[in-house]
Amino acid sequence: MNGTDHGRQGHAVTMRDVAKAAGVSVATVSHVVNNKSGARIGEDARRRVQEAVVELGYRPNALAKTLSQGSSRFIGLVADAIATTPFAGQIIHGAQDEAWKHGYVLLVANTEGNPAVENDAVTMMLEHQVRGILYSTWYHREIVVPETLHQTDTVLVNCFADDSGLPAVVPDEQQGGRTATEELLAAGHRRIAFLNTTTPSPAQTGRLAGYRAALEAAGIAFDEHLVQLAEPAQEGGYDATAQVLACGATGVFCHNDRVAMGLYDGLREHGLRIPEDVAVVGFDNQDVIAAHLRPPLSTVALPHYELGAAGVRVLLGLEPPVDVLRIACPAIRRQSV
Amino acid sequence: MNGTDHGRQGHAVTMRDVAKAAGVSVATVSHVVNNKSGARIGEDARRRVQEAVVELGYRPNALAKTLSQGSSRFIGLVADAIATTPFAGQIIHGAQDEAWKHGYVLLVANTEGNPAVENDAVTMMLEHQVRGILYSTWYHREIVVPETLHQTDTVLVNCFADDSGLPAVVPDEQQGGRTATEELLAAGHRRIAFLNTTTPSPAQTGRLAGYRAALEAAGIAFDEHLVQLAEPAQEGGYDATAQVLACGATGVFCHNDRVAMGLYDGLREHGLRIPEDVAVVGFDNQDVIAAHLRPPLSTVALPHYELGAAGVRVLLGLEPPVDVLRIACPAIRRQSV
DNA sequence: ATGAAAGCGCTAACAA
DNA sequence: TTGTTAGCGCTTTCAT
Repeated sequence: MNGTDHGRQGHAVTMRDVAKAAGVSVATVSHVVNNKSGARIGEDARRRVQEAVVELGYRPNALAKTLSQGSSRFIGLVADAIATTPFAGQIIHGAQDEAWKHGYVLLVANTEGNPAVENDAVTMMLEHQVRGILYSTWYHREIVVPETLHQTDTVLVNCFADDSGLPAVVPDEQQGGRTATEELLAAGHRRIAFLNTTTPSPAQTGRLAGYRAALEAAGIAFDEHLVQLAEPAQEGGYDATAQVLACGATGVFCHNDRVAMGLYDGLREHGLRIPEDVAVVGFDNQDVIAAHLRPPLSTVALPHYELGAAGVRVLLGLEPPVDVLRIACPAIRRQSV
Repeated sequence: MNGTDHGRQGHAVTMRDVAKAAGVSVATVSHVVNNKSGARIGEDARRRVQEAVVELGYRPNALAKTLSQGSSRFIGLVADAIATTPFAGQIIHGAQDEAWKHGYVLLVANTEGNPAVENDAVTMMLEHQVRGILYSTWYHREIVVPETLHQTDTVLVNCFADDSGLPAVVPDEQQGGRTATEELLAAGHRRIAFLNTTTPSPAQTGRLAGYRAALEAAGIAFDEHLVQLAEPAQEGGYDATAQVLACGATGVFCHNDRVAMGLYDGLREHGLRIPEDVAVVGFDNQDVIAAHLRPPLSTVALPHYELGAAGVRVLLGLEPPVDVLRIACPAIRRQSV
């Protein structure tokens, strides 16, 4: 209804209105509103403007501003799976915090991996004059870059495309694998199994390399019988229980938390206790699981938040330029080791 | 560089460029680009324009367009927890699909529940002239509406504020509770426990009401010993195992999937099989858990996607106006019943 | 059927 | 210190 129509639909208050009310020109209003340094404004003109601003409930029109400035304050973020895991959400969160910090706002589009939607999303962003685009995936992988992405500055987040010439920000899988293994090593384990994923991926090779590196650094010979493969979900971990046990490991590094969850079930069926009989470490730090298993799972976190934040930093040129920026995966200690 | 500087940084192609190239006026270009009905354009002028468009790689400037039209094509979505659960992601997904369908794009802001951030987010959206705002929470609850939200059209998604006058779209908890119970009833169970949450909430009361309604409809007397309380997480379900067993139930409806997961553990420790000895149904349909427990969990889904979609529909006035729109929670059958 | 021109709300020289 | 003015890219009457 009516009354204080604070800016609502009914014709917005513009700078002109403020100028009129304050008895100054729009240029003056612009200057005080934006706190332009190098603009000498009389104390009292400034005051009058400020008063008029609150009085009228003036709110700058960001669109008009970017139009006249030429450069926009948008950063586009296209994600392939906002809806299915919390991972993309963390990337968004990190990207947004960092973007805001620099006066940018995020335009996000969820494509669920559909190339047509992806194209629409990029087009939409381009039409909105985004400063650049963050193209992200929910799990670390190599991608082929959609052609349209080359029409603006883009940085790949949690994915990469080797000779695309596009900068990428990804988790440091190798360091992560090494960290996970070291958790077990530190607890005194010498015979450590690695339940790796069956899926070829940077995670598969990187974590394995990290596992080997940790072993080597600890002076333990690599034993190929200790690395086994499992589908990267609960079922995989559960099904692998017998083999894991068969190789005589006292600690097992699981490719991810879900596999660890499955393994928990398997171990329990064998009457084994965690960590007394077998120590387990996961990967991902997927909260719903890791923090609430019995016992709570020690794991290594995927730095999604940081990935998003670093992504905008490289987009904005705030990060020393490199082809691929690797972000560390920190250990999260709970009670399974 | 051969002429294909497709848009990139270097001065974007504008309508003027297209007009010049096609030998027509910008007005004409505008008309053909927007396919304006009621604009008589000569067959061949139209063709020349279209050619020039692709030739130059013209891309409309959405910001300039909204500025001149007055109305923007943005819908703001503020969420309190994109980063922690996949729930918010599904709301975003639904909202975005529906928004796009109507030519709108989503401006999303993640506040992680921080009121200051929330305020900034709304301000930012207002400055971007959003058509309206969807204010969403990751779990269904009553909220107090941030003052700023009244400055534009807003609809509450997955939350409500009784006398705020704002329309709300929420899951139909009661129907959901009834559905869950009916799954057990249909499998022949007569003595059904309800492991409700300890947290006062629409879910707590709504699902309980649904449980009672289902029982009543089946001609089964309500027995208060059958409803027990548990913290809404794995630990809660696990800890409640003994009491649940003590009341002689053959089927149990858990307040959510996480509780069900904990109960699985407890039941297993008692040497009980699911569903042979005890049938279990959850709520939420949280994929990481429900689909991968052993046996996979039958549950009731929270309609997050639909919540988001319906939210934009009511915002756009495409839905018959009601104070609160309740969205159904469908049963998801797996193997725990 | 097509074009000229006046805005949309704001910024940025440049004057005054 | 402050005001004038010319755009930014596009839409939209209103002429022609």
